[in-house]
Amino acid sequence: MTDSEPIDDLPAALRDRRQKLERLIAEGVEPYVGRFRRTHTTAGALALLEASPDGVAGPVTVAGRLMTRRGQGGMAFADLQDGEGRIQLVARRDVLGEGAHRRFLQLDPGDLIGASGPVRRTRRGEPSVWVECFTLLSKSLRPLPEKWHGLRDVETRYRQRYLDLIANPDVRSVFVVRSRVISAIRALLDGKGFLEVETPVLQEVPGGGHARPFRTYHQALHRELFLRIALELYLKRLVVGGMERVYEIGRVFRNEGLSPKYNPEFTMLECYQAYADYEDMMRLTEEIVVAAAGAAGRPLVTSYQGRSIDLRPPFRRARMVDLVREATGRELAGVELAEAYEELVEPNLWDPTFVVDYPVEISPLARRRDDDPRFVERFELVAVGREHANAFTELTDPIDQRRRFEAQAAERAAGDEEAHPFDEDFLRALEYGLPPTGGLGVGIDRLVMLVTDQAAIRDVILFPQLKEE
RNA sequence: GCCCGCGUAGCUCAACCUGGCAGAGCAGGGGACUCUUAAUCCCAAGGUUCAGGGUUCGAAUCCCUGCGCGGGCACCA
Repeated sequence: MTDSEPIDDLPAALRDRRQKLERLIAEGVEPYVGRFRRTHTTAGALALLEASPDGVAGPVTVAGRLMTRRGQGGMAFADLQDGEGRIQLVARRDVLGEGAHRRFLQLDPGDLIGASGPVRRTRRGEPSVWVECFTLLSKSLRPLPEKWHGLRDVETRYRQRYLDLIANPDVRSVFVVRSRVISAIRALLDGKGFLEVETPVLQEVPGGGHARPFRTYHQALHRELFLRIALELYLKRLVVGGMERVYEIGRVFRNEGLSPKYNPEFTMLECYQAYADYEDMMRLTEEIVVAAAGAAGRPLVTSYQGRSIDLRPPFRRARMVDLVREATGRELAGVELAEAYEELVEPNLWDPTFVVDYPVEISPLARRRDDDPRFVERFELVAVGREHANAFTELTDPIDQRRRFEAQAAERAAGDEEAHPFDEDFLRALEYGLPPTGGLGVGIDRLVMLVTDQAAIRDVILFPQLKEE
């Protein structure tokens, strides 16, 4: 949109508004004002009226986006939407005068305006600001999506999320809840003495998980770097350094395909607690889920996608071997066990379940069980057929850790691009001594999906990736 | 990466199967209306039918290629 763009080439709906803008400027109206003070939000104005004994309140000054307009001769109605809701505006010719009333009728849906007047119900009972004066704050040059059907086109919804937020109020509430869930988790962890930290996004060795990383390049260092796939190894370095309870909520990046359940960048919570083990992490996980549901205003016995679900702790615990035996009748171990579990069991676990006792082969950073070294002290929290959390008693033995890295390196050499990379610096940290530690990772996006009843991850991410590459 | 589906006015959708002047509602323009709230009524306007190529007297429609989006598969411990 520049001056050089010929207005005549624009679609009619846009051209008309552009001409309207030029007319306003010619009349001496500033169409983009620098500041405006409101006395009340729409919700505040409604509350004020609610509290008033005689049915009249104010006057108030509200501001927001004009959504619809209903002309009625000498009287006009409009709906004003702000960050907290909507309120009706009533504009009367005999109050505003001929000129102002005419200017009010010339406003377009989408325009941002401020309006002042008393708050009172109409005869039909609609709480309204009875406009005594109003100001155009920002002229809108594009028509809003259809007022009845809203914005449906999914591509536009995600690419122009601001339109989605204007036209589809439910979308806003999902992201409000997302923010509250994250705040609640921070409050929970802060209250337990955890320290929030930030660790590198650009890493030389993208460890802590099993995924293909994104590659990038640092010009000055002449060095290839990777975007992190997990937070784990840096947070454990901090525990070595004496930060006994740390957590980070941050974006991680995995170079994988897209689906309703996968976005290549997503938000992970990881926390590490010295002198705790994976049993402690289970209890912490339960607290986090309860806090998230509370922040979302959802009861613990609720539903997801039309199917009931019970989020009340304690969550069921089940050994992976037992689950696979139930599903297949077979007694499996190692990678075979994990593959059978993922294919046949995980998609069918609905109510929250701690799946425990993972094979050591697929858990290079977790401590072995004392009673059976083929398995590690690890769990994943599965609900609605998806993994929501992953935790273990951390491996603290640097000799064992080195062997595990070597085993992963062998797999990598054999062509497994996602095998865990060898991290010599992390080993050095372990050699100084990591206290017994429990660690937990939680997929924030999936947790938000669960407590907001959203089916697709891109509905809890404001600007989701739309196409691979 | 593979398979299937979709792409028409600013928005929501018809017309496509079975080729024959591209239509409606909302939004926008003009008019009427002082209690509407999907306001209503009258008038006029609005299109590179995703792009390119092909078949045909004639393509939104049939065919091919590309692009975009969705769904599924693969991948994702």
